Amino acid sequence: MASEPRSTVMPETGNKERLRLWIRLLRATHIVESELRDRLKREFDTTLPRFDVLAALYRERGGMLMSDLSRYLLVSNGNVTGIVDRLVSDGLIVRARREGDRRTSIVRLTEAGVTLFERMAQAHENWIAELLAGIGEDDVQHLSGMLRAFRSEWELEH
Amino acid sequence: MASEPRSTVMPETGNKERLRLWIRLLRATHIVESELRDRLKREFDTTLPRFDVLAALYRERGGMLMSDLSRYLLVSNGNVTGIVDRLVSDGLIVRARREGDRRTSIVRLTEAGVTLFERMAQAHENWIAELLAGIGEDDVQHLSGMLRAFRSEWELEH
DNA sequence: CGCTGACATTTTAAGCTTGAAATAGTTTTC
DNA sequence: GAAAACTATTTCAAGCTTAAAATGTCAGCG
Repeated sequence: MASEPRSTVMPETGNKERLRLWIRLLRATHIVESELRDRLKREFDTTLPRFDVLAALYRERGGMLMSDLSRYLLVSNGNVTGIVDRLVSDGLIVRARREGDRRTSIVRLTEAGVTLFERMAQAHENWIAELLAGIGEDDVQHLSGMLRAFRSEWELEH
Repeated sequence: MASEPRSTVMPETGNKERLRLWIRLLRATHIVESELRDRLKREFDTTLPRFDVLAALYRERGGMLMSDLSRYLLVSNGNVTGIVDRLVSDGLIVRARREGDRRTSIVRLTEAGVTLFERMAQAHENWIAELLAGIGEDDVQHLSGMLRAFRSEWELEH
């Protein structure tokens, strides 16, 4: 490991290193993501955004508001509308009107949705295990902890 | 740090941990990416894909083929066409016909493109430094090395 | 020369994504 | 209880993204 000399008067230490880290992080996730996209398409004829919505609804079996969904998935409101529309017309989820507040509608998996998602989730977990197999057990723990910290820090500030 | 008992007969060790790591990785990059998107929009009225294309062309000042560009950026061929079209009509890059092979065209930054990109790159570097400030110097090195390894492994296999 | 196959790029159709505007319903305030 | 403010969702326009088909070009071979 080559290491650069550490000047005690260097301002903005590690800017370049953080930039490089970011670029590598982006590339790695991009690689894995597009492999997942491929496999979801080939094996289940579906897409990553659809999978993400189903996964969120599987976690919250009682259903979610559209706004919960978009907040949880970190995507815009309008985005979710389209994906949900398509999943509804495929019979995987339903929109239920809600008593008391007619603005909101609760979105929930159907039986078919649950069944299909369970198959996909199992495959997905195996794919991830395979694709991330190169990362050692210790690194997995270390990294995972780091990223959890990163996220909670972010959420504190925002 | 709670650690789970390590059975010597447990198959597929760490599947769930790797899945969790993947989800956290995705969330972290998503958070940073959308912050970058926002700032690029606000400060430079541009988008991340445009920035990525400019960055690639800045690295390869002599210009790149469309296919080089899409391979380097890990996106489809047709995708690059659209982004390049728009950058050309904004005067930031040019398509130069090439002697000897009329199939290919070399894409290169214009003066205006270089100037603008240098401003954006400086801001971008600072944003990254700020957004990743929570990651300690040692972790940056460690992670960066891991990701480099991940990528070269991937490229060996593909 | 004229075919064939490979290559570089663009086009197309469908879906994803965003931010902003529009719609509709609810709550607050006076 | 009407007006104003707020909330949840959809619609819209523009751009991004992909995979697959179409176009145009080159290189080799008989």
